[in-house]
Amino acid sequence: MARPRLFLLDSFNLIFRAFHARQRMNAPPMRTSRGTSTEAVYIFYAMLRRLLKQYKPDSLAAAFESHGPTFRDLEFPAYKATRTETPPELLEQIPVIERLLAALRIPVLSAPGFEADDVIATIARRAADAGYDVWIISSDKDLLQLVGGPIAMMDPMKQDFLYDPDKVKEAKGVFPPQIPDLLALVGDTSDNIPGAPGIGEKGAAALLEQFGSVEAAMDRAAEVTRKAYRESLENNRDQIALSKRLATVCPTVPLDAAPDSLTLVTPDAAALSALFRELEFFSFLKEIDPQSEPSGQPASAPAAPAPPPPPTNTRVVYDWKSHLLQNPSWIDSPPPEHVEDILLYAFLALADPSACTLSSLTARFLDRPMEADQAIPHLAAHLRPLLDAQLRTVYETIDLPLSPILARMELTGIRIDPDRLSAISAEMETSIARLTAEIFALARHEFNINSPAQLGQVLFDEMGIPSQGRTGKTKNYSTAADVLEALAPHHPIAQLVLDYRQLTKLKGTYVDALPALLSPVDNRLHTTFNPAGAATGRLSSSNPNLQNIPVRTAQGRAIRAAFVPEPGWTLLVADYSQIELRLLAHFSKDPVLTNAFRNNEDIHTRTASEVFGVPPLMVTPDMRRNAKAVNFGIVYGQTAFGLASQLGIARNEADGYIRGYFERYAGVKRWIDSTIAEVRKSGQTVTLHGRRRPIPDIDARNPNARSFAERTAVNTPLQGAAADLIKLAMIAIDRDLRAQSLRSRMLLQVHDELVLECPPDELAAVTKLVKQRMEGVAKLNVPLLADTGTGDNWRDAK
DNA sequence: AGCGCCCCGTAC
DNA sequence: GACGTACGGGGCGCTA
Repeated sequence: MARPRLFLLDSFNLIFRAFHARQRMNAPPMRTSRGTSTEAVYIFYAMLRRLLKQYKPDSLAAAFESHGPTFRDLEFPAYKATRTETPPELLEQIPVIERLLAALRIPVLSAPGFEADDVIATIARRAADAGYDVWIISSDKDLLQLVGGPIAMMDPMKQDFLYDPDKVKEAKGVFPPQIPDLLALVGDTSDNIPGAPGIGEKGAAALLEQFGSVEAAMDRAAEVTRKAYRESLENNRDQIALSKRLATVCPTVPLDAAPDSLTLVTPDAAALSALFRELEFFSFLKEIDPQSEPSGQPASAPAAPAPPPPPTNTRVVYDWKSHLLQNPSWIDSPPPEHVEDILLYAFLALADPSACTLSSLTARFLDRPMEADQAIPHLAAHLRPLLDAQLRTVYETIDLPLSPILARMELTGIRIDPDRLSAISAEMETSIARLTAEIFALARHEFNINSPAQLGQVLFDEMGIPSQGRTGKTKNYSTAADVLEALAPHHPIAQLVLDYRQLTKLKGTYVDALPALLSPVDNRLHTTFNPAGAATGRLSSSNPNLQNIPVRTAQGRAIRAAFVPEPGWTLLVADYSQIELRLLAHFSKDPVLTNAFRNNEDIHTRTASEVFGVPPLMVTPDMRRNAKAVNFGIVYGQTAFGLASQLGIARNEADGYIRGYFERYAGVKRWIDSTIAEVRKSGQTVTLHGRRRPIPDIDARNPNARSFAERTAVNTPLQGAAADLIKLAMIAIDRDLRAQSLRSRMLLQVHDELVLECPPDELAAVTKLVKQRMEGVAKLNVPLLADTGTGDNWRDAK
């Protein structure tokens, strides 16, 4: 018969690590409606529950520190003196965790004067002798000294890494019995164990390899060739001996717990549901007691029928990426369950970011309001059938595998140079003050330049400048940039306002805003990528939005220059060249466009040559500029009116360009028409990878709404395919980086661009890898091209 | 004071 | 009304 298996939890260690992992993430505090902190209890139970389900131990006990001083404090008063105070909101949850364990009928072990480590050592030895396999559940390296024979240690903070003696040697450089010797030399800042100054992990492991123990190393210090080590060993004998005593666990704690008394038994169901109710853990409550109604629900409310259960071994969540961020130990290898992310389900099924919030989904699919924990499985049951095989494939191969990648990118963050930004801020401040004074002088009084209403009144009523009419619902004069640009040659105040606007925009949105968002933990900027943020399948970025960092003007680019790599590393930028126009060539099969890309021509020059009827070499910069606007306009479904106002030309001239374009690129015209016709038939677009977007207004009576729908119908397949291609490239790149254990890391995605930071020894290989993965992500009728650049900041890397 | 809409401007 | 997809800042009016 197999040996029974005993799990010993290093309870406070686990709670403390998980609690701080959440804090590092700036995860919002979990509280009940009455304001009691509950996250430590939640984290602890969630971990315990997972361990029980996943590993099904026969026995389990939770070890805790005792209150009051331990024998180590008596020997060394400074022991653990460097520990920061345990946060009170964590401390106050410990008694609740003890109540939880009582309700679970799990024995709690502790002994006055001893630490949890000693208790664990004692029980582990005793149980091993009694015929148990023992797994110590902890992330405290001290306990590795116990590993060997039937005793193993598993670290849930490191993806349930399981240590046997060989793994300990691999990880620490020594075998388990030498762990106290290792700590005696290296010291342990978290426990304030001094160790031997000047000797680090590598050195200590090498010394122990040579001498076997610290005692032997000290006695034979004369044989040590490295001077710093030799002197440290000779001069710190007492300190090293003390360190070893502190780091050695005591396996003989007086405890009357027999291993056979630790067998798992059924929980006290009544006590457990009462506790979950009190803590408002409704999903756990429902799990242990499916009949229960969350308190606070009116008793008369009809019980919602239980949703059909998802496939077994499935985790149902709203936003798997948050989940990963809240459990950083899962990011590299998440729990081996299938994940149903109803945010991604909803996004794939509905293709409407505003419809994908929990409250919107609840209102849409459920007949009454519910707590999130309760609503999620019901929503999964509604959304699951909305995914056909194609959408299911997008989910399995694109959106879900992207989640941990986005989580890692968010967690990593990007470094910025705050000094550079504050210098820019000061310069801008001066310029804004000067512009303000000049504007007030021309206006002959002060006013709020930021207010379009006040500005319009000054320019058009008081100064008598001819206006372009009023805009929108507020009936204000338009003071938009294009209006002011038209006025600027004749009215100096217009240019001043444009300059003022640019500077205040850059200063307010970026220069002053970004440093305020730096994480106090690592001094880096951590954005949030929303996988369901754009209807086409693009990502969006917020808090801060790092997808709209300026690039157009020199002053804007100065802001980009403040985005820098890890010191000594290099930023790598890779961006797809003309990906949407290449996709247009692919879809339309237009021969001119296709040939242009196959021959790697400059596409705007080629378009100018076609539209203006001159050889490419005769294309002037102005012609190219106009052709570029036409190319962009095609992707967006631009009208002659739009193109005219964009280029500041007459409408009929713009109309001529567009006609000319469609004459030369007749295949594009046919594709646009047939795409709109398809959408009119089916009411939706389907992108290259099977992502769908309903376009209900394609049949709208209102011509504006209908035209808008038609432009959306044309743009979505292009933008959507590009979005999926770069997501697939990210998945491939991430897989490579991890498979090759590279330290380079992806930091940002800006729709057709990836930003990575690379250590110098990896830069060349990673540049090549990224380019290959981006270009090779799909086989189209035209080649995909990714340009790469490197530099010491984001501006210079482009 | 907080919320939401509007205008405007930044990115791809 | 007029070019697709986003996010965000400031103004300003509404509600409290």
